[in-house]
Amino acid sequence: MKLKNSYFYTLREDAKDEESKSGNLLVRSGMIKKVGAGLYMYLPFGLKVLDKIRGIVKEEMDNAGAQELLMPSLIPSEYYETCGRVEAFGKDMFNLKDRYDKPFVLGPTHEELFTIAAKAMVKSYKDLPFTIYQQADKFRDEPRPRYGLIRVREFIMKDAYSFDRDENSLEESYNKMKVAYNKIYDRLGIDYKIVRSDTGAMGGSLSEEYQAITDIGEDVIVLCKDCEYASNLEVSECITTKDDSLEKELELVETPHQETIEDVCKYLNISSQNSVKALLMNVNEELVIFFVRGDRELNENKACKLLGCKEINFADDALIATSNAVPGYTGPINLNAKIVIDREILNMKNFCCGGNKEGYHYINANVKDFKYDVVGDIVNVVEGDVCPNCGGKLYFKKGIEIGNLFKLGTKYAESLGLNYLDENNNLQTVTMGCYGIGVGRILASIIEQNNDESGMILPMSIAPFQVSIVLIDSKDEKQVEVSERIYNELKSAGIDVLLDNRDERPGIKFKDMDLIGIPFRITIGKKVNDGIVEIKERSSKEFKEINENEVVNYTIQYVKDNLK
RNA sequence: CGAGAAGUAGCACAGCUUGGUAGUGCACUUGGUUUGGGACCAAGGGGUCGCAGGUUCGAAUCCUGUCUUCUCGACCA
Repeated sequence: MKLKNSYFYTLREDAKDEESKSGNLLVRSGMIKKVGAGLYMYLPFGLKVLDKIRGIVKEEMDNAGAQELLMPSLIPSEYYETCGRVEAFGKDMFNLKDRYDKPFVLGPTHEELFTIAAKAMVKSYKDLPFTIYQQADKFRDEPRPRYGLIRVREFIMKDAYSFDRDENSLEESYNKMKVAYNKIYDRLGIDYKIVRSDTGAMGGSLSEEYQAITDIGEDVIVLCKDCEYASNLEVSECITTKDDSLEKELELVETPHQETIEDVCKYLNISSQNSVKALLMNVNEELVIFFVRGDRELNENKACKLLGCKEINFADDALIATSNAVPGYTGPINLNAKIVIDREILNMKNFCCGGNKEGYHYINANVKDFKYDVVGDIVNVVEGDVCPNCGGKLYFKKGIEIGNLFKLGTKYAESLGLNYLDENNNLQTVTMGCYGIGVGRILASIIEQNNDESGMILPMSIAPFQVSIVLIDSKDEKQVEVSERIYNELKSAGIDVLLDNRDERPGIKFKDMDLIGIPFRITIGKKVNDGIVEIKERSSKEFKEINENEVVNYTIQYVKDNLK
């Protein structure tokens, strides 16, 4: 493509309404433009990059034997009612009505329609397994869109669904997808981790996430210094060691006006690791009091699973009044409410906890001193905790979820009646898996991971162009002639090349080519009269001079070497 | 949804406290000088000051309401 008379602009200054690096660079490079919170237009250069990402995804999905199809985004609500997902999604789903007042939604995900598509063709075990997918828009009414393309309300997602006769067969389909995913993310040049995660509103058993490691990530990834352990904080198991000290005598001590755990520990001169704090919560309108080690956080996700509830909120005063709990001084001893303790407490000795009496705490409390209703792993791990896999030390990184793999099981197939006849003429339920990739998030993540003060540094596989040619003086006949010739030769060799033939000063052209991240640049200037042109990699500061007769072959080889 | 900030030319901003002809830089147009990392000089074009009410002789400026965007939180496959 030639730049003169094409749709292309860049901005010199940061956009004031984009805080993230990637959002800013995407806007400044003229690749995207904001339409509203979490809504963007993809302009020609942005779409070109997006198409390259989609192309890689499609290639690897097809290679893995999946078949592409396309679902509508506008879907009658009834499809989502069948599996109870109107409730599961709640306000996250865009609802609208047609002229006859019939309710519709903009699809936030497509399990139901894919199941119905499968139902149309599956009759016998001979029809299984297979995997189908699409790359299409998803809509979610996010409470707070942010970080450019990372959390948006309309986004392109590749979603694939596998259909198998049983768990064993699903295992194979799942692994095939995992192999394809690894290839995709490797080709895209992303720094990522595969982590264990929660199955959340999707339902199902096993789930793994692909997390792009970046500082603006919204998920906390738990990693081990000594092994390959990787897990989302939401589900990361908390391992603790037993304290073998002798149990001391329980003692009630005065702690006037010490209502936070930090204050109490400071006042009594003990470590917060040797204290137990109470969280007074509302679970289905019942007061439930959770006890965790003083310096730990309750993991709501784990707690919900343990209790089999959907959400946990703080209890209000009326609910607290149904017990003898004294906020600020709540402890498990002689407490008349439902008590859930973190299993770590079983390993603790001689700890401090609330006295259930204004201004008093117990010290030297032990598990034998109180009763509890439920025990389980209900806290977040912290850095330095023990790795559940190898016993090493855990540390954290932040990540952006750019893909996931779910073993769905039979949840949707059962609700929607997706069955097949086995060899013995018995009706069986199909077992499903689902596999997502956030295409826009990939773009944002790559930019978050690859940028410098001049702009984005894109990998050959997705840069809007593989090579740029900067024509220094568009009025110099020799320079024009050589740059046109090199451009045409590269183009006919299948290189995606951009010729900057605008009537601009060289500095502007260099800045723009750097900003949009084109990995390789050829500069045609005065020295072309001596048969010399200049080449430069975006990722390096060095310039090289090369004979104009060699530059085409050199460039073709360079592109080949850098294209995964 | 709670807390905070912001909305003035295509972009980034000043002006508002103390009401009185709407400004600066970049971008754009024309002419000239330049020409290897966002040039310089000169002359121009471009605005319902987010929107709606109110106060006032007079509102970008003061008051009320409302919409939008961003940040932190809540929330989140």
